Amino acid sequence: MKHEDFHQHSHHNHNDCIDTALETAETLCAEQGQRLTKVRRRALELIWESHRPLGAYQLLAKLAEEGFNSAPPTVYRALDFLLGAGLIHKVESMNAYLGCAHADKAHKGYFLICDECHNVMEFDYQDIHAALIEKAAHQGFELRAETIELTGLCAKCKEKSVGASA
Amino acid sequence: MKHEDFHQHSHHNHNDCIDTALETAETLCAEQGQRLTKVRRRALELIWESHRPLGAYQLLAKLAEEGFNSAPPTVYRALDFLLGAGLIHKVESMNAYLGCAHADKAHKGYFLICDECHNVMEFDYQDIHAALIEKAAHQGFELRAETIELTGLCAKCKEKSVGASA
DNA sequence: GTTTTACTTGTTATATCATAACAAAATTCT
DNA sequence: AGAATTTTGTTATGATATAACAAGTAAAAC
Ligand SMILES: [Zn+2]
Ligand SMILES: [Zn+2]
Ligand SMILES: [Zn+2]
Ligand SMILES: [Zn+2]
Repeated sequence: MKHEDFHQHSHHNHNDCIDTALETAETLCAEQGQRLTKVRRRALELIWESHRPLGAYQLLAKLAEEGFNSAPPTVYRALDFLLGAGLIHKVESMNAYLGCAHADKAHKGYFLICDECHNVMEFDYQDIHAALIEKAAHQGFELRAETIELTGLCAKCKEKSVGASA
Repeated sequence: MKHEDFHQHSHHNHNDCIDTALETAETLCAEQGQRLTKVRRRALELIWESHRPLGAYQLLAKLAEEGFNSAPPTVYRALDFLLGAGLIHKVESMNAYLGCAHADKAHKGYFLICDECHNVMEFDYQDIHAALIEKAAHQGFELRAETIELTGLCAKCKEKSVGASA
């Protein structure tokens, strides 16, 4: 079972996801001589707890509740750190941030975003990645980063809408 | 010569691009019983004149200079109309708007964005579109919209940087 | 183990992007 | 002309993000 399919399933113990993600984060930061400070660690945890993309100010509010400083730079600094370390992704079309379950492998974040329930699934697609690099190179363009965000209707919501109209 | 290659070439007469785009816009709106009013038309023209993605407030400033109302809703309404008619695209990762040279054909906007010069090239890639639809469908996901924004170094800027280091 | 250095956080202010709500005007339809 | 629809004007506010500089903290050098 792939992680994305796993996440689609509603009854998994999401705490395991969080624990794994945090452990990976600790390891990666240690390896790279980066400091996963309290606020950065807690920000990452909160992003994972939400289980769907979290806006910067939503995150800031949660941090503030816990006694962290409540000014915007606090949260944007934490987000910048986590983005830089590859521990989270930004979903550009939502201005929101999402934990990455494959932070240990450098990769681009490709997303399926449901218009209805706003769940986001990250997917990995090497074929498309290769095709994009080639396509860009063909125009003399050196690819550095990709924003691939697909919106539509997820399997669950599609079922529901069929049920409703029947 | 494809349009995107054409646009990469610095000596083309961009006025022709603008004229063509505006004619297409007139035709499309007429066909669909949509009204390309003064402010909408001028907004489209200004977006094309900039020749790279234009922010909403940059556009608003230009419109205001010409005597149009200078409050944000003016520009966002024009942008909404133009987006809805498929005459422009929004580049999500830049929060900026770009004229579409293929407004007559329904399509998704795929972009190559240069980190250095901030020029944006729209490209068309049916192979990728098909692969994405299939990939999404495979997970039970019904695809409605795509945000495909690739950043990196364009051919020109790559040349320059090679020249500088030599 | 104290000084130096680099990094991290606090704080205030401001920039940038976008929409809500309702009134007035213009256009189209009957 | 009168009614309905669409577009625009206007004021206010919400949402997202960064600049700039001071204060604190941890790591490195000595
Ligand atoms: Zn990821
Ligand atoms: Zn859904
Ligand atoms: Zn286009
Ligand atoms: Zn360039």
